[in-house]
Amino acid sequence: MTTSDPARDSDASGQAELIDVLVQATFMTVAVLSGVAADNDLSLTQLRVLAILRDRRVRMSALAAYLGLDRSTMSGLVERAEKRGLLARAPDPSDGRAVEVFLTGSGAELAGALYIRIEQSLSPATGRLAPAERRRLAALLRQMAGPEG
Amino acid sequence: MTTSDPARDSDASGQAELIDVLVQATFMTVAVLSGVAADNDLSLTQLRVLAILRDRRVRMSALAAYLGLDRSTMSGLVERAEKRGLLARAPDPSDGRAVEVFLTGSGAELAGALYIRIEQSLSPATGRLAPAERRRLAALLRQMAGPEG
DNA sequence: TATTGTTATACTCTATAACTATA
DNA sequence: TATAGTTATAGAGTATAACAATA
Repeated sequence: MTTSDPARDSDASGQAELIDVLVQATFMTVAVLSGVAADNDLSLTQLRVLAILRDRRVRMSALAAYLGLDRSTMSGLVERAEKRGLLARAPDPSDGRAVEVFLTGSGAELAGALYIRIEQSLSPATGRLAPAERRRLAALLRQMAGPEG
Repeated sequence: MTTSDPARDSDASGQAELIDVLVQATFMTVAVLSGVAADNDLSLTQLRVLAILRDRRVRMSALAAYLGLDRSTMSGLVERAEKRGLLARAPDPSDGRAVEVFLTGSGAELAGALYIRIEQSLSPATGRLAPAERRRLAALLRQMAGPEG
C-alpha cells in the first residue's frame, strides 16, 4: 500500500501516512510469522491456534469466533492438527453440545519452541529500535490496537 | 500470541512486550484488510496485487518475488483477476520471456475505492491516537520495518 | 427454537514438478 | 545453462448448506 499520492504530502493529521507504514509493518510481520510456521509445516492459522491454546482450553466455537472463521473451518483445522498429535478434543462436561480443544504435551512443546523462534525472527526488526523506543512503540500500538479494539 | 509469562514482567529491554503487541496489531490489521477484500470478493493476496499495481506495471516474476509466492501461484492469481477484468497481461517488448501485468480501468477504479475503504476501516484504530502520536507511531514503525527491512 | 459441532461440497490459495520458449 | 512463465496435480484453507444432538 505504498503510494506517491500528492495529497499525502500535506497530511497534517498523519492518518494516511500511518496507514501506509502500518500496512507495510503488518505484511513484514505476517511474512516472518508465516516463515516460522512454514518451517514447522504449519499454516499461519495453525500457528495462531497453537498460540491461543498455549495457556487456555477453549471451545471450538470460541476458537472460530476469535479467529474470525466459520465453525466448519475450525473442524477441519483442528482435525488436521489433532491427526498430527498437536492437540486433542474432549466433550465439555457442562454442555453436551460443546467440545473443548487443548494442546497435547507435544503441541505445548512445539508452541513454546515457536514462540522462541518468533522472537528470534522478529529481532532484526525490533533490534533496530533502542529499548526506550521499543517501549514507546509498544505503548502506541497498545493504545491503537489495544484491549478496546 | 498473548501470554502471561512471568519472565515478561522484568522485560527491561521491551523486546518480548513489543512482540506481543506487534503481533496483536498485525492480526487486527490483517482482519481489517481481509474484511475489506472479502467485501469486494477478493482475497487478501488479490487486494495486495491491486495495491502494488496501482502505480506500477510489473513482471509476473517481480510480483511473485515481492509477495513471496511461487511463480505458478502468481499465474493462477493473475488469471482469475484477469478473468474478472481487473488486470491484464502483455508481453514485455524488451524480453521475449517476460510478461508484464497492469491494472485495467476497472481494476484501477476498484483499487482506488479499496484504498478509501481501508482508510475508513482502520480509522477506528488510528483515530485512538492524537495526530502527534500518529506521526510518532509512523516514524517508529518506519524505523522498525522500513526500507532497510 | 436456538446453539454446537460435523460433514459434504465447491472454490481459492499454495507449492512441486514438468514443460516450453527465450536469453 | 539459466530464466520467465504456464500447466497439471495435490493438498490445505475457506465458506455455504444441510444435518444431528443438545439446550
